[in-house]
Amino acid sequence: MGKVTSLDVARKAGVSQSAVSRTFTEGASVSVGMAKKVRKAADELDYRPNILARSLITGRSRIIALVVGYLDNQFYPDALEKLSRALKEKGYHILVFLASNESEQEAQKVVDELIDYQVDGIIAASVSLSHSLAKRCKTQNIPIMLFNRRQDNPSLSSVTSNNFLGAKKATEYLLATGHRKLAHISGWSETSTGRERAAGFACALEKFGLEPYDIIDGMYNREKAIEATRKLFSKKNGLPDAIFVGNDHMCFAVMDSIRYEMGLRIPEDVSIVGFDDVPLSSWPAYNLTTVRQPINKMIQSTIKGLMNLIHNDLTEPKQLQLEGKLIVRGTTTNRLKEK
Amino acid sequence: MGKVTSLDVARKAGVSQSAVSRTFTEGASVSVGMAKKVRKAADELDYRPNILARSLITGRSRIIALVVGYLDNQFYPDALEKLSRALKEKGYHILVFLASNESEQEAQKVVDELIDYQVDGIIAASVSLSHSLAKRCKTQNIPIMLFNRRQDNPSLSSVTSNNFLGAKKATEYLLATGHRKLAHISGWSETSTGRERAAGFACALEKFGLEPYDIIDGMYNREKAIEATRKLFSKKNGLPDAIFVGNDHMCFAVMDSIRYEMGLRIPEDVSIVGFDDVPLSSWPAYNLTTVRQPINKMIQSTIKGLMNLIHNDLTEPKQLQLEGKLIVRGTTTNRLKEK
DNA sequence: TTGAAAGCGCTAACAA
DNA sequence: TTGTTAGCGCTTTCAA
Repeated sequence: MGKVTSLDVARKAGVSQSAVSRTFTEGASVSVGMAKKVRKAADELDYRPNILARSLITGRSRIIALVVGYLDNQFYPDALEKLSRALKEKGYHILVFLASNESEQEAQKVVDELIDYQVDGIIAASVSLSHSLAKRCKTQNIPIMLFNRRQDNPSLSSVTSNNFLGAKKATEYLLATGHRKLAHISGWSETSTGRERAAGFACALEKFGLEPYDIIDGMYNREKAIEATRKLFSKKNGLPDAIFVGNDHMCFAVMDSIRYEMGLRIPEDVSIVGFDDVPLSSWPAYNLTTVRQPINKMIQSTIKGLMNLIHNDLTEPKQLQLEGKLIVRGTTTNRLKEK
Repeated sequence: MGKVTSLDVARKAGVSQSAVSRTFTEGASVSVGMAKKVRKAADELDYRPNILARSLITGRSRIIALVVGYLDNQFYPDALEKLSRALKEKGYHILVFLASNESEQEAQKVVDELIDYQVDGIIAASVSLSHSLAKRCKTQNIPIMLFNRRQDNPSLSSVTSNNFLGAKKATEYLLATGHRKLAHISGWSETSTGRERAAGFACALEKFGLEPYDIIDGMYNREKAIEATRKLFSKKNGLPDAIFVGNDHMCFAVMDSIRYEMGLRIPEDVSIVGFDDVPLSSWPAYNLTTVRQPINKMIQSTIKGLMNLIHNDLTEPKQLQLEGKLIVRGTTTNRLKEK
């Protein structure tokens, strides 16, 4: 059978091809009778307008590129699902671009592909965009929203939570509950989130007049986080009484290592605080105290921002930072009460 | 600046527009000199061929639709990531369609959208396709591969693991290690996987001459699985000594409930076996004995099958079933040795 | 409100 | 090998 075109419908309905087009075009002028006739014929042929052909004229593909580094951290599939639902409401769909590889050359290829597909916009989650890449997208007139990452480039819009403040809050909580030997297994130092959370940790400690017990880069990676934990606990001069970890995904690894390799108890021997509050964090097996990223608001703002960029290019870039909230669960304890 | 077209490049290079087209078309005949000239001009303008315009002629969009119900079960983001990488190799990208809603009407809408985007093929993961929907896709000439689901419809190709055999193996293992009161929290009975795994469980038990302790539908849902667990352990006449659970995702819920609500130990009080072997299952916190789905082979076969369907429509449908393997970890024990 | 006609950016005959 | 030309299926002027 193959494709049914508007011309087929037109012939069947005995009207012009443009009449068919109009009935399927939002806000075009067609009489009720015409619309009825056309829709009837269209239904009988199971006709649907070809978005690709439409895109050629309108210049809009109704495709949004989601560039994402990895999906093993539950935060991202969760975001993907929510973004997809929200975009669907607006008549857009997500084309997935995996960009785990960190070489500039690989990144260039991803941008090539983005341009090829004539995407209407880009949501870059958990990936850094070099200046040159950002400029290419600008030249091609493809708006970009950074999701859960910020960039020095002031022309890039982004939505994040306030990572500095969130980390500071978490650290202050640990201090207020009597922890004094605080270690930080940080997010990847090449990312804004990694750096900002580390800075928040350092700031809280400094204000308190305390030195960090240790800071190790866990690179947002499970294996690296386990290595970091081992390193932390191999020190001879006592153990940390609390670890602030750069995200929940690493936290699970750290907790597994502490419990099943070190044989220590959480929070009795060491308290743990994470960042993100992914669904898994609330499961009893981990029951993690963590800084909740306001993911729904982040999604909402990302989409609102992107739609603005798509529909009126005049919008000036904004770096939105939403407030996160500390969710206290079972991996922390009040050491002041202990004795 | 906006879009750069092949005509712009042609003018800049002082050649015809078709010459530009040819240099960017696989297997077209262009001289080395021409190609060089064109590429130079193209690079200077940062030109990329418009896939959408190309699609209009070739009839191929290089877009594959992934229809997926949910992403909270780690099996699916994992599959999505792997599918995306494998398809990228072949020059395809994944457009995401979320189809959690189970009403026929919603499903029709999803198919509408699929057709709109002129996708070259569909991978339906974790979703059922009614006959009428499958027929619509057939009419539109869009090939479908079912991933991790089978359907009665013999015209639909699918790739699954052998769920019946996998479940049977798991159950036989429990029997061989001295368990006698076996319960099953099953996958959703409206799905092929749910039914086949339940059948494998029942078959092994019957061959052994044993009645199931209980069978409850957990619907592949965390909350439902927890409810099922509560129900199971509220019975007055003793407790099960083993539970075979329809997938790992539910397993985590069941284990959480057993440990933190019932206060029982795994495997000392009750053994647990899951299905899938998602990454999380090997983490020490769960360390789950489970039937591993050969996901890499499943991905490979799915893509191979889909490419076949796309490139030669003559391919007859195949229901591929790959062998799964029981991975014994820490949630099972040998009760024969216990005393 | 409707139809005729032009053209979106590209590929693929067809000639040269 | 190259250029010319005719569409792919649609939207959007422009007249009627």
